[in-house]
Amino acid sequence: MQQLLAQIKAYYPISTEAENALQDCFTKIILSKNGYLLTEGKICQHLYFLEKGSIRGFYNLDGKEITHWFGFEKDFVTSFHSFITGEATVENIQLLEGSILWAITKDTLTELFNRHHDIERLVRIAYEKYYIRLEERYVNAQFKTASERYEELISQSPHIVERVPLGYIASYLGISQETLSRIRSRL
Amino acid sequence: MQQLLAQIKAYYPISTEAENALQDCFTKIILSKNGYLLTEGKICQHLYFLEKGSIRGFYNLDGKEITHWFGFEKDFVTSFHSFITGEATVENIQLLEGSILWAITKDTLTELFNRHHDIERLVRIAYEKYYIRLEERYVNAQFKTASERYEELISQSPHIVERVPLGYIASYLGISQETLSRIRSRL
DNA sequence: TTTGCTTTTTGACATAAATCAAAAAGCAGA
DNA sequence: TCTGCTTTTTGATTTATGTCAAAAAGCAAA
Repeated sequence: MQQLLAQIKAYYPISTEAENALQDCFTKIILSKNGYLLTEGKICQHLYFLEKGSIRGFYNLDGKEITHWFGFEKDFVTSFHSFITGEATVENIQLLEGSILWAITKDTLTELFNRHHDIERLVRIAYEKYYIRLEERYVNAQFKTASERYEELISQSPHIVERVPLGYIASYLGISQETLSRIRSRL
Repeated sequence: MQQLLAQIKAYYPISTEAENALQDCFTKIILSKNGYLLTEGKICQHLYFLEKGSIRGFYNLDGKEITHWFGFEKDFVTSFHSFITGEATVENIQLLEGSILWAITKDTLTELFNRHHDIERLVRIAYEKYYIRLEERYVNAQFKTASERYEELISQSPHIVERVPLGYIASYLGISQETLSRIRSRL
């Protein structure tokens, strides 16, 4: 919980009342390796803060799993699309390691927005940061060869390369596992 | 200006005071075909609303132009990254047709946030929508073949295919112009 | 209609990456 | 240490797409 509050305040300074209100609204969750936080077809009602562990989001396309993001310590994670729109998600969220998370529901968050202007501002700023990360990722995806994309990943997100199995990274980069293995042996 | 206000209210209902405040803060801009709204290296201080015309954002990678978004009537456009972070942009924004735009500066917008809670909420919601669009685009980019990506573009954004020169669409899809031409002749 | 410029198409060839299949390496539990 | 399971690597082949070059088509102004 300390880590959660520290991370929140790093995004945007908030009042003590807002801080106290937030403390009461998060619930602790402990999950084990390979467990699912969310599966395809469900409506995602929660935003999660990942205190410890790692996690991935993936969806199925033509019978193949496409990993499209990873989460690590101090990240806020959710099925953004479903959480925002209230539609059923196409996404699965799976633990890569045993993990500790804190959860808040969308309804609770909406109530907080109404009571605390500074929490709404915090979230607006958090969205900006999320948006920029996704955009950077998108730009990276335009690198011509798979090899360039992988090298870019190593320099920009070494923690992913270090902590995530090769197969998931290949799916994240949009290439086959065999190709990634060959790229790696060449470097 | 009517179109701008109508579009804003379609995102999120705001008070009459907020609406009046907004009216005073936008400046009209008229630009001709192929002109630039923003070039690489500048700091982007404005958010624009596109009343009429079309526009693209692109950056240079290894001496090649990568088009990464298009804007049309009723879109808000800017170099998001630079606008949010205050860093110099890597992006160029170019008019595809003669266009009419409305501009607001970041400083003015920040002042509005402080004076009108509902404008901050409007922007938070606008960010959510932007994020979702970028995410959908990203998911589309993972489609296996260039041909699938193009067909997906036709069904999801037919206006792009109708109004934008082939070369820019190819760059947007991350394929060569020749490949897109061949794909099109096959369909 | 002719001219000149831009955009799109076509052709020949080179190459990156996918696929299918199997071997090797890594690793946890008995 | 051996066993069985998972992950990674290697090999052979096929396919999609890039690149370079040139022709064709489209289009606006004289």
